[in-house]
Amino acid sequence: MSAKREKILESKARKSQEELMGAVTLENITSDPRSQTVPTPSLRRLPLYLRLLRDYQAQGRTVVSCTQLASDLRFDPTQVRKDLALTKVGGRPKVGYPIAELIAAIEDFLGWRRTIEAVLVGVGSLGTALLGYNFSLYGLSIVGAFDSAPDKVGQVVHGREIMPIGYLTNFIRQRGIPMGILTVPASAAQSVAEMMVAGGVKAIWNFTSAALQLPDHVLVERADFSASLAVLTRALAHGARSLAPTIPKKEVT
Amino acid sequence: MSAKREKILESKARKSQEELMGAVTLENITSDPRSQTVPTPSLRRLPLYLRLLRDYQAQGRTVVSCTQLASDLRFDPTQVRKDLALTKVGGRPKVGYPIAELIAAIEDFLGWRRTIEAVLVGVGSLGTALLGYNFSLYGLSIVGAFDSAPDKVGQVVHGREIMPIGYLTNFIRQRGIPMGILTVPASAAQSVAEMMVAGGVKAIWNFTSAALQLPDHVLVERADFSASLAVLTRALAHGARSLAPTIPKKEVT
DNA sequence: GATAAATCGCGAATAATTTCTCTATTGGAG
DNA sequence: CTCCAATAGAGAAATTATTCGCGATTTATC
Repeated sequence: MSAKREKILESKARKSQEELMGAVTLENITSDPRSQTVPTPSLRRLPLYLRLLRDYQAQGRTVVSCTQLASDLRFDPTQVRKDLALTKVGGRPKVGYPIAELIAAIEDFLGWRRTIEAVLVGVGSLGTALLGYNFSLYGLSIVGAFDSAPDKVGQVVHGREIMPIGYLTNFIRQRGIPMGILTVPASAAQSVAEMMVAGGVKAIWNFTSAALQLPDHVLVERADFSASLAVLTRALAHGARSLAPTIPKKEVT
Repeated sequence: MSAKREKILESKARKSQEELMGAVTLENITSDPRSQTVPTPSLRRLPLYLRLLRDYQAQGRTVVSCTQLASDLRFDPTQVRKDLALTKVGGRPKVGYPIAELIAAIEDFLGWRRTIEAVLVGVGSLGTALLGYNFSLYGLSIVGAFDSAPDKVGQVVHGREIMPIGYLTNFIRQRGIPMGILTVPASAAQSVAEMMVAGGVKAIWNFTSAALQLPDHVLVERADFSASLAVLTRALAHGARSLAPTIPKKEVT
């Protein structure tokens, strides 16, 4: 009897998290209410295809089969077909997909053909590296760099003068910047993120290990290394033996 | 009639890819033949819990409920429970999980309590940033840095002298280094990766956008930004409107 | 032209992951 | 000491993602 209430309570808790305050991390969410729901795993694979297609194009090829793509990426050909179907570009049997069209369609699909402006906060080693990165192929342009350290402010890093963090919110607001890149120490992440949100960013690319608590309408994408590293170290530490070729699941004795 | 043969052919193609040459990217593979199969998504979430648990511990707390963790991370409480169950650390009803124990168990599970040695190749801006990063909490130690540019060789970056790339394979072999970190330009990625494999690395942490073609026993984990960025830019470019608050998945009537 | 080989595309089946439901503990309040 | 609220845990159900099976289409070859 009281049992029933319990579940309801926990269910409620879940619901309200989701609906009232949950920052949409998309790590978490796999379906989304966008025009057509795009499987997140597919979305994350698209840049791989794009990269490969550019290679093929550089080699002078004009068409490619999904079999070829799959073999180069070690994916299942069907999966490649499904992913590419998202772009609405059709392939021709016995020939494949038109490379130039596919490239354009994927870029379009990902929003990489129009430039999104972003600010970066935290010009440490990683922030510096990102400032040096050319994101133009990814439709991204870092138009402002900020740091809280007085001795960094005023320095020019990769062509951008570092501004004091006090200017951040106004800078974002005045220029309507939709995206913030967080490369500060984890301890500062939450407060800097809040400044970004106060300025009106719609999305935050979070390179810190901190879990941000932000309003629902702000999209947060985690990009810190730990998730990726976890997969590697777990395998090396516990599964090293099974990385050897073709050892069956259970060692039979 | 001939139809039947066709499918068989494509099936065969898939099979042989997988069995004969596929580098295990773990992006791709979701179940794996290790001792117990660990869901990759869970594995990737564990560092998040770990990070949060350390925060709680720093605040002097000794136990935490999965409800609390879930609320901080905007996850489903059940999911947190399932993930934590991987560690075999049990929680007490009405109390929660013992923080110190959980931290130790997760670190153990991820292999972060023993140090894995790695070499890094490509001391550009990203490579430099990684060299400056302290990975000791992640059970990783970068013990050698390499670059092909003669003017970089001999320089000391974050306490490590850059070695010429010609030394790479022997360095790895002599010291039994199990892991290579790839931060070279994409065009050099394949050949450097092959040198790493020749030296005997078991795993490669690939920060380039290149799709590596390596033997089956080498674990390759992609860490380039494009996947993460794709999720963000797609949402900003196409889904901005749906980032508006509180649109429930299904409206209940 | 007819035939064969390669490949796309769709719908179904399978597998993996997440979420839900229910039960059993536990600690605290009356 | 009994009841209540919070929570873990285990199994079922739902959802999501991947893989398979088949028919249709296209190009090249004979």
